Amino acid sequence: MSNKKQKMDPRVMRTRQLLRDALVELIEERGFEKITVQDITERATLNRATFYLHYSDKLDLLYQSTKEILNDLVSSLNDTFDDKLEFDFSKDADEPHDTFLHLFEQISLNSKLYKVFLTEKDIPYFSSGLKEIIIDFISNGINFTQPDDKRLTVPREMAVRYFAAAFLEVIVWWLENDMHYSSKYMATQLMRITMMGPYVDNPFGK
Amino acid sequence: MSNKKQKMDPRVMRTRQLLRDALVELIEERGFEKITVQDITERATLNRATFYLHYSDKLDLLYQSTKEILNDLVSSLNDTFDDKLEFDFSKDADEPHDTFLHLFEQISLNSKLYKVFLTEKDIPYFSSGLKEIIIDFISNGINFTQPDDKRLTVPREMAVRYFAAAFLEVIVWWLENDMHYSSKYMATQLMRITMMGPYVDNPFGK
DNA sequence: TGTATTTTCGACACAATGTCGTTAATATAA
DNA sequence: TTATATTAACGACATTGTGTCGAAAATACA
Repeated sequence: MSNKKQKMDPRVMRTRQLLRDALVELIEERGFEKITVQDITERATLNRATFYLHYSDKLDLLYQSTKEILNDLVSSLNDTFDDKLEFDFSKDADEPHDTFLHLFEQISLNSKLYKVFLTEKDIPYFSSGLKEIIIDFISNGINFTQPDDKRLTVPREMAVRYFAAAFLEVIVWWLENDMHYSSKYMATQLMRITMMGPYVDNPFGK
Repeated sequence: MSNKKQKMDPRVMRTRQLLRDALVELIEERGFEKITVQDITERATLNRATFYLHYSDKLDLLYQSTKEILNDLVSSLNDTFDDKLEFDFSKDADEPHDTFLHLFEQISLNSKLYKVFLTEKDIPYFSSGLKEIIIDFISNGINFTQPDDKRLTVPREMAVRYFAAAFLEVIVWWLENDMHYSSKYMATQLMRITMMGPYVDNPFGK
């Protein structure tokens, strides 16, 4: 979590947490478009004027919450990258890389918020923000594994976007299924399909 | 296009077209959240009351427009599928399948609307609707190529979602780059990365 | 306990919504 | 072309939500 919160007035922490929780609840119930600031403060059992002491409008609340959650994810991923700088993809495809595993595990720590923000249709910022993070993630991997553009099958940027979106979608699918599968299982499957493609008998002998 | 429009009062067609064009313009300029019904009718040079004769609110306008555009895409894709029922993926990876090609060509016919609706951060319905279409597209391909679950590297539904999101992202990337590449080039690259993976020298011998 | 900060409360002007009834413009069929 | 039906324009209205105030109450913290 963000360590800035420790020097904060507990009333402020409580208020912001109540507002964020109310936002997530209401989005789940009605969708972001159909929520008013009045609804949010009512659900949070706070006065409407209090809302404006912290956020300028409901988009701002969504945006600030998004930023905090995603910053936490990035710090956590960076820690893992530092530990595991060797990107050894030449091992067994059935043993997930630690960074893959870590990604799923971090998300499961905040699964309620991730699920609502990623699966509701009209949530700005969050999906795109998470996609940016995954784009960096993929870039690191591809740049390390193959720095030579000529040995890529398609333009580098296209490959990065392709896999980033695919990864994000697998995460969304996992959340929609209420994380029926373990993080390790998901990370393994993601490795498999990325490295081996969809078919056990690859029609292309390559 | 939707053939229903032919029996329509031309005033109604004109009004709805003006409203849709104004919506697309304003989303491009300010984003969907920051637009009011007043803004839309003003840009469309229509009275605000006229808006409510056709749509209940701006979300409804967006939703109806989305439905019409995507229905056109689906009909057009279905025609192509009927022509090319054989899904022969065992040919050369550098010759794009006609269905791939057709997908890009159809989108380029409405590229302005597709670009705005797909790349602006806060447009509900459209991306998810197009993704559903591509999910069907991918499902057909994978089901035909490999009906046996045991010969897939990962669960079928996961594979479908994985590739659908990847395809959609490549389309978005193409539009963001103002279609600098041809439809045929894009279809070819998409075939290549999907069938061969990112690396010319695949680290996994399969 | 005393002081600072935060929250509450009631009130306000303002903007946008959704709905009227009436009038004007346009489409379509006889 | 003319008659009739449909649609759009216009002005007005009550309603809802917004964003901001100052003063008072509640809470934090030193």
